[in-house]
Amino acid sequence: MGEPEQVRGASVTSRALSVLGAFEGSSGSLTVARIAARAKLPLSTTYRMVHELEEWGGLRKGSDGKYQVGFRIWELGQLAGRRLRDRAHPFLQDLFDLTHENVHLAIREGTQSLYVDKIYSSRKMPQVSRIGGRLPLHATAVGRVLLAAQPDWFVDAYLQRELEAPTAKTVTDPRILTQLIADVRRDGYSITIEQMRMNALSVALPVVFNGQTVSALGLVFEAHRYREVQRFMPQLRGTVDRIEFAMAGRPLTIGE
Amino acid sequence: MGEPEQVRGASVTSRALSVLGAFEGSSGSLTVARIAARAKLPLSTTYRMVHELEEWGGLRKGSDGKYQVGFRIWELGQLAGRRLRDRAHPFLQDLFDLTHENVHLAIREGTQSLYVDKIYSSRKMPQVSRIGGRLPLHATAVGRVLLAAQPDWFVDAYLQRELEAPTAKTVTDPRILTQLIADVRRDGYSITIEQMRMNALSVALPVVFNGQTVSALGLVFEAHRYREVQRFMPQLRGTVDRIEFAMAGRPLTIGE
DNA sequence: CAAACTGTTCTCACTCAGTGAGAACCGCTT
DNA sequence: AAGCGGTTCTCACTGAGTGAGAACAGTTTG
Repeated sequence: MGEPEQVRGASVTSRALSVLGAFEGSSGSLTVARIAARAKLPLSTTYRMVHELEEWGGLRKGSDGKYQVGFRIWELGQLAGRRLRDRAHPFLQDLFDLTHENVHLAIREGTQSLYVDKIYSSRKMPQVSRIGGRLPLHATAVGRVLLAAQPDWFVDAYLQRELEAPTAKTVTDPRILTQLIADVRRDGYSITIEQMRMNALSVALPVVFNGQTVSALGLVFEAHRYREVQRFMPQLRGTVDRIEFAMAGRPLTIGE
Repeated sequence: MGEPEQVRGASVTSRALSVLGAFEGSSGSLTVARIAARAKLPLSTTYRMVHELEEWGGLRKGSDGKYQVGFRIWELGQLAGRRLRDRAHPFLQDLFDLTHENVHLAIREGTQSLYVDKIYSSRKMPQVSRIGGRLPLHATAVGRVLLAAQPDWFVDAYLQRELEAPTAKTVTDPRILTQLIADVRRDGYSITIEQMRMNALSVALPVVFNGQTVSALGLVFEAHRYREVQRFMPQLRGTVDRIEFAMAGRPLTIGE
């Protein structure tokens, strides 16, 4: 009939999670009605859910009556992937001190790279990637490093799909990309020029732990400065070494 | 009988949230059995919940079979208080570049300060506060600034309780603290010495938006360098000004 | 200023999804 | 081979969740 949508088998928990999921994408604040629409739930159900989540601290009602994600979720989120983020962070900061270029650390989540940490100052605000943000795997240096770490069947399947082209220069031809991925595997690093944004260049290296590429460390700066890549490479290499060493060690910080 | 515990009126949603809440405090990974114990839920119920959360991406099963908070929660959390964190961050980094001392930004959550951002490198690892961590309001400079912004009834109620003393020097006498809070209100800043950790000094200023203290900006360094406070003060002041200005403006970054 | 919207809050009888005791199972240690 | 700590799954019972809809509130419109 065209309107069952949020069909059946929807467990209470999944409904509650749908409410939270409604905030993904369209950030900022939402009215109960809009949450209901995005979560594809009846208004009264949404209303109840929202209140329960609010009471718990998962949602927060703004002064305008709209709801936002609450700090309790944020706090909980800080526990995710803590080992990697905690161990890596100080060295990312060291690298920034050295280079004063945008530094980032990303992991793979499905078919995208997820930016888990990022260092930047007010001089060079990030343009496309943000902490907690996602970008496609084929159009950034960190993405290609993460893609290159996957088995062939994954890479092939990834490249088989319709690939987005954020700039006019973005490579989307599967055959060329296959070659580029092979290069990344051989060289142990990736350099992309104007693939995600014009006038931007990025370099990235894999961070390996227990024989697995767990994340990618990258640097982004203006494309015309491509000659400086060689200057940054040893610093990137050194940073990765330190992160990998720190990952292996026992905890140094307080609390677990 | 002595064993009702997780009595009644427990909604399904609240149970699911209890499962997530089980990860608060004892970070790292938990077995299903331990989650059940912490959440005070029957094992089979917990089992079901955990699976549903895992499927959604809220929990992640590690290679050791234990569960951890998943990145989906982390991503969601990035939406909480985004305005403040996004606008303030670049200026915190600028301040760090200038001073190379630990910089932090905290908000008040209940009777504690919650550290929402923090800049540090490998040279000076944070000792007590961590991003996503909480500390009492009376024992840090940021905490006192946040406390001073509250109405008298709140301050009085807060000071009436049993106050923890992390160091031998921590002031817990309500009368002295009342005076110190008055000083903070008069001066517009707070300086605490060895209140949270020996050999540590912290300075903090309030960040005001729409006439409300929304957070506190702080700097921490070694107690014996207390003379340098005056050197840092104008830099702190300038950073706060820039944050407040940025908070007022329209979004500069992508995606509202 | 009434009518038409858009959104919020709440009620209530029905019923289906959630429940949790318990059994089976799986690796370990001793 | 018995014990232990953990996981996974089943199933009959029932009360918690459901959602249509009514009442209400605020704001836009002709």
